[in-house]
Amino acid sequence: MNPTIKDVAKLAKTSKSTVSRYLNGHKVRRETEEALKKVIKELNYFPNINARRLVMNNTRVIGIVVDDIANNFYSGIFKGIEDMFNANGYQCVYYSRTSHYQGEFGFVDLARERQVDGLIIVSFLKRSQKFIEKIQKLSIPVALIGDSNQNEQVFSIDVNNEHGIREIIKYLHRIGHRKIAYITGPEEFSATHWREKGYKDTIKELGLSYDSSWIVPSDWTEAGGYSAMMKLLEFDGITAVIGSNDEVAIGALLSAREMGYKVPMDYSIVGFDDIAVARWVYPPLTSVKQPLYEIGEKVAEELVNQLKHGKAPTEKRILTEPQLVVRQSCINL
Amino acid sequence: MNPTIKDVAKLAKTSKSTVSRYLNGHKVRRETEEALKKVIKELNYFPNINARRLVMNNTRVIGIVVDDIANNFYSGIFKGIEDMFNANGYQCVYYSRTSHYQGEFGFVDLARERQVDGLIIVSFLKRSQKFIEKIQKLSIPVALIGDSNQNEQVFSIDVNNEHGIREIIKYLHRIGHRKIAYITGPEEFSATHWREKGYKDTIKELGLSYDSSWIVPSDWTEAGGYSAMMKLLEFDGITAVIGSNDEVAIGALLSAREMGYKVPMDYSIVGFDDIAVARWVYPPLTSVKQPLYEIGEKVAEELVNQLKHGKAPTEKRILTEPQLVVRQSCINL
DNA sequence: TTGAAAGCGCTAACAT
DNA sequence: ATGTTAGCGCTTTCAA
Repeated sequence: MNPTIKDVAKLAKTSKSTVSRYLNGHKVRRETEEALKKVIKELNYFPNINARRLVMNNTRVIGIVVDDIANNFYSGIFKGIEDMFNANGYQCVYYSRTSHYQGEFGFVDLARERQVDGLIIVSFLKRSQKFIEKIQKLSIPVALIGDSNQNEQVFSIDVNNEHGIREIIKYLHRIGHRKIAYITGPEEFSATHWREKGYKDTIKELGLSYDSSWIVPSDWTEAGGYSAMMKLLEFDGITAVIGSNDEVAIGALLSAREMGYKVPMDYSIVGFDDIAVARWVYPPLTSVKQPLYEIGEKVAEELVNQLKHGKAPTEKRILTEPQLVVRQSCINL
Repeated sequence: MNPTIKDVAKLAKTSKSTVSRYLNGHKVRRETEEALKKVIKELNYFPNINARRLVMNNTRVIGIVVDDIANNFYSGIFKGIEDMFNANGYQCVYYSRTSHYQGEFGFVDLARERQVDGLIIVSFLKRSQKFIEKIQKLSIPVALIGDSNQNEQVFSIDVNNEHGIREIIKYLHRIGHRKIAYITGPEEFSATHWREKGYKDTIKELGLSYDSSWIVPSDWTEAGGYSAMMKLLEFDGITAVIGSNDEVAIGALLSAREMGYKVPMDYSIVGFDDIAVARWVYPPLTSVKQPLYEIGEKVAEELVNQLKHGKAPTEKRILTEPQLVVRQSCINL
């Protein structure tokens, strides 16, 4: 059996309370402090965190629930979150939703079982009304990264997808493109909707036009981009293609090349997200970068405010601005 | 305040013990069961997991400590781990070592504070003797993925890096290559040592030779591969280059192309790890695939055996066999 | 099958 | 500054 606070007290000839106070940084007499230090070392004592959590009724843990724990894309977000929470005395632990135990609404258990003091749920999937309702019923602070189901009751943050596409189109327009096709993504991702909206709206705003057959679906994989581009290759006059994510744009790049076209001479191609690979393909892909660190930081700051100061969020929905990264996959017409 | 087991007992006109038993799947009288069910629903009762953990002196949680939570490479490993643990009633939580709180030896706290029942520590860095000693002192089962510091006291699993490179060289040799250069990796990764050993040994075994200037260092980034290849381009006669990881091989690809060489016509290039991008570059990169799911599954199985049956591991060090994936980046001479 | 009671290891109010 | 005491919410003997 592990040594307890009682053992420490006895050996140091003092009481449990004093030990507890010492452990929590309160002042104790010089001599007791030294005795305590010695005994703790000897015994190799460590506080039982479960007992502490029971009494304190909190955990100092923030749960971060992710669709797939190893989705590289989240990396920057996590960094922002951790920096902020660690600076405020919280530990971050990650839960993967791919996990059987967690299930779709596993976060409910995490909250109700008091495994965590706060929750960040990150997903790029569309969220259902039922999901939002479950969130609202929880008694701990929760923040969403991604879709909010247009709901202003729950705190959420996302990148301004519409704006990202707008920047791309304005850029393409500026360098002379007039016939711009679009490879869209899967229905189940909320970004698909907003990015496509950005495409349609901006095309209109600039007085350009598109044929509905120029919007080709894809599954956001490289293979999907490949076959989408195959379809676009059949149409006349298109000079630029926007992939609604980088993988799809890379797939488009690959199929254009395979069919004997040159990028960017025959087709200008742009991606979205600016994943690392965007720089490695040939030609290096122009894309749009999300402020990931900032997203993580903001979401964490918000939660810290709620946790520490009971402060309600000033805004319920935050959209961050992505940034165009110009490389060599587009040509000046 | 949240409802407790006592509240449930009172409302259901029974005792705490009975509620507890019911909650843990024991038999109770038909009528009490129904009353309990009803009250629990009404009260929206949920057990306090911290109280339970205090009493039971366990958590049913496995901690997975990762250098960087968002390193895409781990993905397959995690899947294997989670499948196995969930099937055995354990929850997996992930801790990122990038985190300030965790620090280099943060896992020690996780174990001693009883935050977890078992620990999997995954890292591709070389591990120090001190690290291994700390592990051995822990009172919970621990498994390592990656380096074991040649230690047979702690359970560990890794890919057979030496064998992976051997497969590559045998393949290159088979298709006619005789002068094979090697871009090595950073000192701090244990795989660097084994992969380089695989290179040197196999070259010798096949009766080939290499000039020591054909082993060029890199930092395992695409940029590092780029400049390493620049150096190799200066030597005569080299027909094939092995990158000790895929990023470096891709960088080599890029600089060869930029300098006007054709891959694979002028240079055959091979990578290691078979990351997703390997398929996307041009030409698609021949590489070596690690059995990630299998690694995760094995490590989890091992821990489950220890946790549930107190069974000690039969082997202390397991090496899994990677597999050559031939694409189009090498030419038959 | 059930209930009473003890106890897990800790914190905190209170009195000293 | 320190010790006494009473819980936190649960599980688990033990006796009925």
